[in-house]
Amino acid sequence: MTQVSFKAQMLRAREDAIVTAVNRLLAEKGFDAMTVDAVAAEVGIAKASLYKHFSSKEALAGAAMIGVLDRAIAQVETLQNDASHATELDRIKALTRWTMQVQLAGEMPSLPAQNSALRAALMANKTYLDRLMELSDLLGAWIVAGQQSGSLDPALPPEVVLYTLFAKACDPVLSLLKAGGSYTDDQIIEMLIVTCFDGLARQGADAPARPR
Amino acid sequence: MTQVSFKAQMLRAREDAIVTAVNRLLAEKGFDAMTVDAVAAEVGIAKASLYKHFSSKEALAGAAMIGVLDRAIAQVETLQNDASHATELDRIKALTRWTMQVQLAGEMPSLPAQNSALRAALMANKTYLDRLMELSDLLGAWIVAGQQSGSLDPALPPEVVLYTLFAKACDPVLSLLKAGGSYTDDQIIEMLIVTCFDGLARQGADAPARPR
DNA sequence: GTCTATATCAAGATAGAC
DNA sequence: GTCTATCTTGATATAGAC
Repeated sequence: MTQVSFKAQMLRAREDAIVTAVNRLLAEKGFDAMTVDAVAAEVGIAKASLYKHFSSKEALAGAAMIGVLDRAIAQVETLQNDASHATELDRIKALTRWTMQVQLAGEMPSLPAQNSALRAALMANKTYLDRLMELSDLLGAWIVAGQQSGSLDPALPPEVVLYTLFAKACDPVLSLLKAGGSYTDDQIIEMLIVTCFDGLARQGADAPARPR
Repeated sequence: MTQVSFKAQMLRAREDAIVTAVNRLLAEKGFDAMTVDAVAAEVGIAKASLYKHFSSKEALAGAAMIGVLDRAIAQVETLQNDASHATELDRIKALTRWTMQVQLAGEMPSLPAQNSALRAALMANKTYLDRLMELSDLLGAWIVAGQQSGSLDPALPPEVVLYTLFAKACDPVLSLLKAGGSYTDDQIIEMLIVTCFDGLARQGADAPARPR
């Protein structure tokens, strides 16, 4: 019994190591530029061994995406129980900060929006879809509550807010500013929080008739 | 003389046809998924003939990018002379709308942020860099003026505003909403204008101490 | 389940005739 | 400058021994 459990633990540890390597390489190079050879090299095993664990390159990417979705869901649940965030807007901002921190840490896998083989594989991955739905539901509830309590713009369809938040996870502005080197990570994050939630216009400069 | 001029015109027309095909394929599939074979097929010539006009796949992408930058610069100049836009914010919004219309029309080439071979080729392309700089300067002047006249948030570094506007040209939220099918193109554009310039938060919901 | 070695193939680029 | 045919390479995936 312990023997079986030990072997299962080893298997799990190995697959975790693979997913971690995939995650890092996806963040650094993106899906297309990531090669299975590089994954194998980083894990320190032969490429053929990789294919005993995951059936394709797309499956590797799917496992990495599930991992980051799990982390995000855990973060949502942590923030849910954190009394220091008074409004839904505070919680959503905190989650967005976390997302950008992950990105700056080089741990946010980036997938091309247009690769159809990858897209097809993800849409066939039940676990991935399940996690994506779970996170969307959690966030959707925050968004609706925030709109009702008046901290989020109620004129926007929740869908639009949700997509905008997801898009922040791969915002190219972040890496551009990081590459520029003029600002610290925290400064970059706070500026992008402002542009995301308050916009580029000066508050009050437009929509002057809007009720307060 | 006329014979030479005629041949030059033919050459120009052919290269325009190539760039148009490249632009469309880059918008539809992205750089990595676009094959040189597909470009040749769409233009209706042999692949080897393509290489008589452009030395590499990266050069093709560079030509397409120059084309879209030229269109953007022309649009800026049109808006510059348009009296119906009172403030810089109005002009910047109009340009952003135009950018999103190009995207929805399937004419915005999309390049991966992380392909290093492509990036190296673009950074070595003098014409591309020249146009990019020209557009950045034009927009930068609008941004600074907008901040001084109070229509744009003066607390943001102009660089951050500029990058944010460039990023709108490949905003994945646009294609997500388009794919959803629930909104017209105009509705999508107007919602994204709101999120970009006014943010997701309800106006006045945060930064309560901000002077008006 | 891990390895070495290899099959297979897609795609960028070129040779050489016209 | 256009074509057909071919070269070359890099990368996914697999065969088969241990």
